[in-house]
Amino acid sequence: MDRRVRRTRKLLGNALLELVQEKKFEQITIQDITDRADLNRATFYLHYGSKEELLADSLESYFDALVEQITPLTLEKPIWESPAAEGIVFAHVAEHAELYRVLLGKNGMGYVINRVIDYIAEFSLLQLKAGLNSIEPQAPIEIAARHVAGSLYALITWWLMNDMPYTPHEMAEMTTRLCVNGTVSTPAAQE
Amino acid sequence: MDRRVRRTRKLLGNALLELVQEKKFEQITIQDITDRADLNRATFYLHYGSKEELLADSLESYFDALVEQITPLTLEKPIWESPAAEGIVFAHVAEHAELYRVLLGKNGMGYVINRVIDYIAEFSLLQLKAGLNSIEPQAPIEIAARHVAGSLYALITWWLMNDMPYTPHEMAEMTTRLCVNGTVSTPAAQE
Amino acid sequence: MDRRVRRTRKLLGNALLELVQEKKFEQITIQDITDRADLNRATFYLHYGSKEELLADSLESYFDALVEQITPLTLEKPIWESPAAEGIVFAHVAEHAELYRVLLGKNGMGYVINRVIDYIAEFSLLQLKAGLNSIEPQAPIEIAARHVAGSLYALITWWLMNDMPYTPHEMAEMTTRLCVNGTVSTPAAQE
Amino acid sequence: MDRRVRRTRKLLGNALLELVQEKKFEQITIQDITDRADLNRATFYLHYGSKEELLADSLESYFDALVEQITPLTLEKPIWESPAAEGIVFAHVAEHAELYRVLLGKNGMGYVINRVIDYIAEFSLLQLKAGLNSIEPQAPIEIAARHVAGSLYALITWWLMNDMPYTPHEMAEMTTRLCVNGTVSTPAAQE
DNA sequence: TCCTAAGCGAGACGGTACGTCTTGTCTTCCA
DNA sequence: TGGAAGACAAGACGTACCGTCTCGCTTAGGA
Repeated sequence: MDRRVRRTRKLLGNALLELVQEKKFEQITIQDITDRADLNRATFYLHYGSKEELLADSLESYFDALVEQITPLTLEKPIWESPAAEGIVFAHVAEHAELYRVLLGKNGMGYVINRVIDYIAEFSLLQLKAGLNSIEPQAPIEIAARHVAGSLYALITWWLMNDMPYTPHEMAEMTTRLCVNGTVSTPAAQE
Repeated sequence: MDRRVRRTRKLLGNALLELVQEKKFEQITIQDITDRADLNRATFYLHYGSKEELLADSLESYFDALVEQITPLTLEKPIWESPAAEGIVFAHVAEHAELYRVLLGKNGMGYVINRVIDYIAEFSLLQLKAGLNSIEPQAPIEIAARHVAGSLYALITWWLMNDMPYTPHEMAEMTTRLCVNGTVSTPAAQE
Repeated sequence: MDRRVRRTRKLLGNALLELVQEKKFEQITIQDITDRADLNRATFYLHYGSKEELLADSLESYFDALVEQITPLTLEKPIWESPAAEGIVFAHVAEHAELYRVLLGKNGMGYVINRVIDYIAEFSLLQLKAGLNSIEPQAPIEIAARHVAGSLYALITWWLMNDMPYTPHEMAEMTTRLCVNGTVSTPAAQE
Repeated sequence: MDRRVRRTRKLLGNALLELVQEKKFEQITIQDITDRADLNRATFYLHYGSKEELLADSLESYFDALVEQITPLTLEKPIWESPAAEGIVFAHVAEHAELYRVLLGKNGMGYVINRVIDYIAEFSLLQLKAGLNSIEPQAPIEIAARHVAGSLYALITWWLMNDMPYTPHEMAEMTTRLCVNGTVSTPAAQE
C-alpha cells in the first residue's frame, strides 16, 4: 500500500538523518539505518539502491521547502536593495543546524557541498540577470554568480562552525554588503 | 632501510594519486593501491593506517610547493594592487588540473574542500590584516577573509569544471575585481 | 469453492512434476511452482506447507494406480511361477520414465528411494509368506523380502538410466530369475 | 601453509560429518559448519564451493579405507566360496553406523545412495567376471552385478535401521546365500 | 436475486542464508 | 630487517527465498 510505503521511506530517511549526525556518512551501514528505523535490512533494498540515494531523497524535502519560500522574493527587487532572500537562507540553515554542520562542515560530503554551491549560483544568476539591465558587472555574470555562491557557502559554513555568533539577519546583511560592495570600500570608492 | 622505505611510500602515493583520477576515492581499495604500486597488500599497513592517511601524506607536497611560492608575495602589497598571488594559485591548479578536478569537483572530497577553503581564508586574513591599517572593511575581517576564500574556491572549481576557458591571469584579475569592488559597480560607485 | 480448490491443487501438482524434470528438486522454489501454475505465490501456502508436502500429495496418485493394478496378482500364485507383478511394475515405470528418472536416479531423492524400497519389500513379504508354506528360505523372510526389494530397485534404476534396453517383460523375467535362482546356476544346481 | 590448510579442511569435514547426524543435510548452513569448526564463514569458501563438495571430499576417506581393505580379497576366489569381502563391508558399516544411518537411511541422500550402489555394482562386476569362466549366469552380468548391489544395499540399510540384530559375519553369509542361491531353494532345485 | 463468505492476486515486510568483497592481523619464508 | 605470500577473522554487502500479513477484487452458493 502506498501509505505503508511512504511510512517506511520516511522512517528510513529520518533514521539516516539522525545517524548522519552521529558518525561519518561512509561508515553508516545499511544495517545501522534499518536498525534505527526498526525495519529489516532487506526492506531497505525494496526502496533504495544505496544510502546515497536515500540521502538525496531525504534532502529533497529540505531544499524544496527552502526554495518555495525564496522563489517569490528572488526576482522582486535587485539583491543590493534587500538581503531578504539571504536572510531566509540563513534562518533555514539555523533551523537545521546540526544537519548542515555534518553535511557541509569539516568532513562534509563533497557531493552535497558542490550541489549546494551550484544551487545558489543558479539563483544568483537569475537575480543578476534580472537586476543588471543597465549596470555593468565586474565579470561575466556566470562568474559573478559563482562568486556570490562561493561567498555565501563559505559564510554559511563559517557561521555554523563558529556557533552562529550573529543573527541570520546580520549575516545576510554582511553577505550582501560583501558581495555588492566588495571586501573593502576601495580607496578609489573612498574618495 | 630508509631508502627502500621512502621508495615504497612514494610508490604507494603515486599509485593513489593515479587511481584517484580513475575512480571515486571511497571505492579505491588497499588492494588496488598495492597492485598499482606492485607491492604486497600487507606492506601498505607497514606504512599507513588508512588510505586517507596516505592521501594526506601525498597531498602535502603539492600544497607545500604552492605555499612556498606564494608566501613572499602575500604580504608585500595589498591585494587590490596586484593579483599576483591569485595568479600563482590558478596556475598551480591548472598544472594539476586532473587531480584537483577529482578532489574538489562534483563528488569531490568534503575534507579536502574545506581544508582548501580554510587554507585560503587564513592567507586572506593575513593579507587583509596587512592592508587594512586605515581602511574600513565591510565586515569583520575574519568574515571578509572567509568571503574571499569562498569566492576563490568557487571560481577555481567553476574554472576547472568548465575546461578552463580563461587564462590563469584573467581568472586572477576577475577574482580580485569581484572581491575588491563587489559584484557590480555599485550605484554608489557609479556616480 | 471445492472445484476451484481442486483445480488449484492440480495446477500446483502438475507444475511441480513438470519442474522436477527440469531442475533438481531442492532448487525449485515456491515461486517457480506458482509461476508455472499461473498462481500467486501466497496461494501456494493456502494449500500446502512445503513443496515436499505437495510432492507427496502429487505422487500418491501414481503409486495408488500401481498398487491397485498389482494387488490382485500378488497373492494369487508364488512369484517363482509368474513374474506378472514385476512386469506391471516395469511397465508402470516405463510409462512415467522421465519422472522416475528424476526421483530415483543419480541425485534422486533419498526419501523417495527408500520409500519405494520399503514399499516393494512389504509386497515381497506378503508374496513370500503366501508362497513359502513348505519351502525353506535362505534367510529370515524379512531379509529375503528386503533382498528382493533391493534387487528390484537396483534393476529398475539400471534399466531407466540405460535407456530401457529391454522390454518390461524381459526385465521382469530376469529379475524373477535372479531373485529365485540366484545370480548363477549354483554349482549345486548345476549337477 | 599446507599444514594449516589441511588442518582447516579436516576441521570442516569433521564438523559436517557431526552435523549430518544432527539435522537434515539440506538444512545445515555453512554458518553451522564453520561455527562447529570454530572457523569464520568466509574461510569455508576459501576451500570449498559448497557443502556438497565438502561432503564428497570428506567421504572419500571412508570409502578409500574400505576399498583398500577389500581389493586384495576381491579377485582371490569366487564370491560363492567365501563371503569375506561382504563381511568387511558390514563391519565397516557397523563401525560408522551413525553416519551411514543418516546418509543411506530414511531421508538419506539420493546422491550418496546411488553412488554406493554403483560402487558395489562395479565390484560385483569384477567378481563375476573373474568367477564366471565356465558357469552360465542367469542374466547379463551387468544386470547380475546390479542385482547383487541392490541386494547388498537393501540389506545394509535394513540391518542399520533395525539396530543390527545380526553380526556382520551372519549378514555377509545371508547376503551371499541369497545372491548365490536365490531367495529360496527353488522347487526345481529341491528335487 | 442479492450478498456474503471464500478463493485468489498483489505486494510489503521480517527473517535467514547466501556467496562475495574488503579490511586488518598474523605467520612463515626469502633476500 | 623489509617485503612477499597467503591464511584467517570479522563483518558489510546486495540478492534470493521463505512464510506471513493485509488489502482488494471476483465469483459462486445459500438466503
